[in-house]
Amino acid sequence: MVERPFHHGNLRAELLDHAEAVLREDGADGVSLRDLARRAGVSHGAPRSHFVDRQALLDALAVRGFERLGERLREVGAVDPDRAADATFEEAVQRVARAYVDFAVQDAALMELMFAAKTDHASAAVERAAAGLFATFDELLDQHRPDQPMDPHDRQRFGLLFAAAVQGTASLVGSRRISADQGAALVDDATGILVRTFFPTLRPAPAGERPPAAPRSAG
Amino acid sequence: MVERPFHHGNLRAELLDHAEAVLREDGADGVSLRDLARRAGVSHGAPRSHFVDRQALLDALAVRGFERLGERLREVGAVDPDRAADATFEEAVQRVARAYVDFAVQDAALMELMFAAKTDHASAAVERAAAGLFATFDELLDQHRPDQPMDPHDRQRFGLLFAAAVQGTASLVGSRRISADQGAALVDDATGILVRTFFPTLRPAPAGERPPAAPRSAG
DNA sequence: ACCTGAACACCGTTCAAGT
DNA sequence: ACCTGAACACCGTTCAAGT
Repeated sequence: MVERPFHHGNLRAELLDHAEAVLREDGADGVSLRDLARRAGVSHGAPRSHFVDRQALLDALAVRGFERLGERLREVGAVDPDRAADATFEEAVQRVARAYVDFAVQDAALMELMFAAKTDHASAAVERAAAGLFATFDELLDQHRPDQPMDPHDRQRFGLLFAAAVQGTASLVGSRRISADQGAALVDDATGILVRTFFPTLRPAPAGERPPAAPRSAG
Repeated sequence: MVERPFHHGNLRAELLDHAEAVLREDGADGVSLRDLARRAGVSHGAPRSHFVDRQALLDALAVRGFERLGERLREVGAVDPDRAADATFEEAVQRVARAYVDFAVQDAALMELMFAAKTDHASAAVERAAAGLFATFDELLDQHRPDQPMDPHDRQRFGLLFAAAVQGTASLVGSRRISADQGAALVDDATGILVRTFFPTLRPAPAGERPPAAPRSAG
């Protein structure tokens, strides 16, 4: 009844919420366990009950990031049953790619955490979450092309190429090497090329939206 | 005559050298001004004479990284006068892309520093160095296709798509999301698709090396 | 199981002072 | 111009102790 313990099981989540806010504001360097404890109104040793060390908290943030990004991509990439598969496929790929880059723009520091360079030990939880994200790429592919299942090898290639394109754009935008607008255009361009390379029969050249020339001389 | 000052003008460089070693070993988090001062045998306040704060030192490392990567790419991407331009072009692009990814594998923490998410202020020196790296992409394009100058718009597109592909692969490999071997195969695949998309007349389909089929012997 | 609070070693940064 | 060394505020981490 009384609010004595102040935190009855939700301290972990509250710490993560505060951490996410600080991360967005000041970057990963600004995330301090003592500061988070202060914000939550607990002693500086309290976080230790939920995170063995600072890295464990950052890893938990990364896991959350992978999960949230995956959810968003699944929302955005859902099949539209009212439209022809062909017409909707490239659009869906492009929407997913755009959502990926948008995420990186809005949460650049979180994205950096999710793809941080691993010098030594890797967190198993983070690796699992990351693998889950990449698995959704494959799911989306299968969802949209049930009539035309891809060769497993090509499916993996497409997935990796897609991942490299969106992650590369995300990295360039997140580090401010290019603008958000440039990133959106870039990722559109990349997905267009990918789709046309792997599905040359789709969209028989609407004239005006093609690269310099057809990747395959369609005649 | 005596070696009293111990450091006569080279302390800055020595600090950076130590920092680079620590960076490789323990990541950016392990880089501490006080530790670097200790390694150089100076007082903990001495680095302040060369770097206004810790971030300034990290920025200087990033600048060095961009310069070193640019040099390497220029070495690797140099034109081979003994060969036909067509035959050597895709190979050169692929060599440059590979060198980029190799750099990211060997210096993952440095790469992370070079493409760190900017929450607030950006260092002008880092931006200049980064711009220099992207300029070398364009230089390499011009070097290899003097006979067939690209449309400026397509040149910029190619440069951005190339940058996204190599940086994306670098990020995936540096964060251990994929292996170094997968990264090499991926970047080969991506550059192959890019070259064939922008230069469809090059390499008129040697049958068996096209996208939907084998990517390239990954090793 | 969860949290407190003291203790320890280590930081970045500032600054008056030396050379 | 470059470096020293004290001072300050802030960390992460450990740990005995409380509930």
